[in-house]
Amino acid sequence: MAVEPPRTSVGARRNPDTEQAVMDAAAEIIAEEGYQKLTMEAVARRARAGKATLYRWWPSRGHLLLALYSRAKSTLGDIDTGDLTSDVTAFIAQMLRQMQGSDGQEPLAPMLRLLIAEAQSDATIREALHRERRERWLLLDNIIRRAEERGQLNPAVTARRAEQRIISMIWYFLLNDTLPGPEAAAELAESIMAEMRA
Amino acid sequence: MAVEPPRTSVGARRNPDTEQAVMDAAAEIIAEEGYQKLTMEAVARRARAGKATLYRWWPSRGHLLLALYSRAKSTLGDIDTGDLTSDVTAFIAQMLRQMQGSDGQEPLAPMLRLLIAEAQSDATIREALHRERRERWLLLDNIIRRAEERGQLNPAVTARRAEQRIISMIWYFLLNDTLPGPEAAAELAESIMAEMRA
DNA sequence: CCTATTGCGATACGATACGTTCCGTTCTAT
DNA sequence: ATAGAACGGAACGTATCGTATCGCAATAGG
Repeated sequence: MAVEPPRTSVGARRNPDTEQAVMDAAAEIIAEEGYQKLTMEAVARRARAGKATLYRWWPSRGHLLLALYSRAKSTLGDIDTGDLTSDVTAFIAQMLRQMQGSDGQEPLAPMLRLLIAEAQSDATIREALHRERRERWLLLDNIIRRAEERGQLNPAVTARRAEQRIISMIWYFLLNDTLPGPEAAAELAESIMAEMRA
Repeated sequence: MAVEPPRTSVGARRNPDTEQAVMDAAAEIIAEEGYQKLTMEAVARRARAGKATLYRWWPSRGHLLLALYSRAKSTLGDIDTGDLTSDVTAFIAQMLRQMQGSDGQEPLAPMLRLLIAEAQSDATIREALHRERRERWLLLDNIIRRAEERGQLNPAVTARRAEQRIISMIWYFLLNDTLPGPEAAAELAESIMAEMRA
């Protein structure tokens, strides 16, 4: 096996090849050896990156995880069936599929679990994760906003609280390792909607 | 400060003094230096315990945390006002007080947050924490069971799901560092009860 | 009363990861 | 042409991990 020449600097700016190599190395370590083995040392070795470079762009293991999570964006489009409960059912089903990888992508559940864990002892990660989540929930925001406009939402329930209800339920399943399959989405949506309907 | 003589064995059985010293040391480290500094090394040093002894009884940092959490049992009694919403309000308020230490005890929130985090990469902790929680929620079980007997609970809502709804909401606040004060309990209970009432 | 067994504090150990620092090189920006 | 940033690579000191070993103390079982 030929020894490949190391990447070198591309000058006074970030080398995109290095970034790619680090992300790939991290993903491979997770896939092949599990999350426990995802250390800065191991990633640097596998990516043939200097540790200084690694620390410059990803200050901690948590930031690496976050970057990986960030990379796995949903490619799915909007949900708009015209009915609140149907929309929420579709949203929950999609989220459950993403978590468990039954959408053909890498399962997000283990990654998100570790990320939530990491956030408990690192405020930086907590805030970054918070921003990341808001972005991912635009879909849900839109669903709720449209239901509000149609008058399908109980005025006593704020959009913020409705969102919280849905997400907290999924987090609870996630953190207790009891995520149901996507076929449970309708039942879950129905039971949550009881309090939200106009 | 006098140099105390080291504890020695009390024979072929566990030394309760050592157990106490370890628990105290762990609690002190957390209080004085934060959770980051809670390492097996540091606890052994501070408790003047051999590391072998430490590892024999608490195989990991997670088990230490769990033992600490276990030690902080609620001393509060039963809740039974005769009304489901009132009971749930009281339960939530009590839980929020425990979490934030406004009951005069050590705040449980930081400990539980780290414990949940630890459980995400250690199945042993996850199961032990699960048992521990079931014990703590007997209060809530009783509240819901009595409401069922009085016919105050929507028959379409299982007791299990009702419990989940309440706990998942609190966990969500806990993990996002947005725990409300106990005065918010009534509003939270009211909004959750909407779907549970008969 | 004797002995095997167990718990204990203490210490040393190798392994691993952390985070920093330095080097020589490459290329950009001015 | 020069200053400066990014790069791979290596070395460094520090810290923690988890295990092993020692000698002592005290119980449990015969």
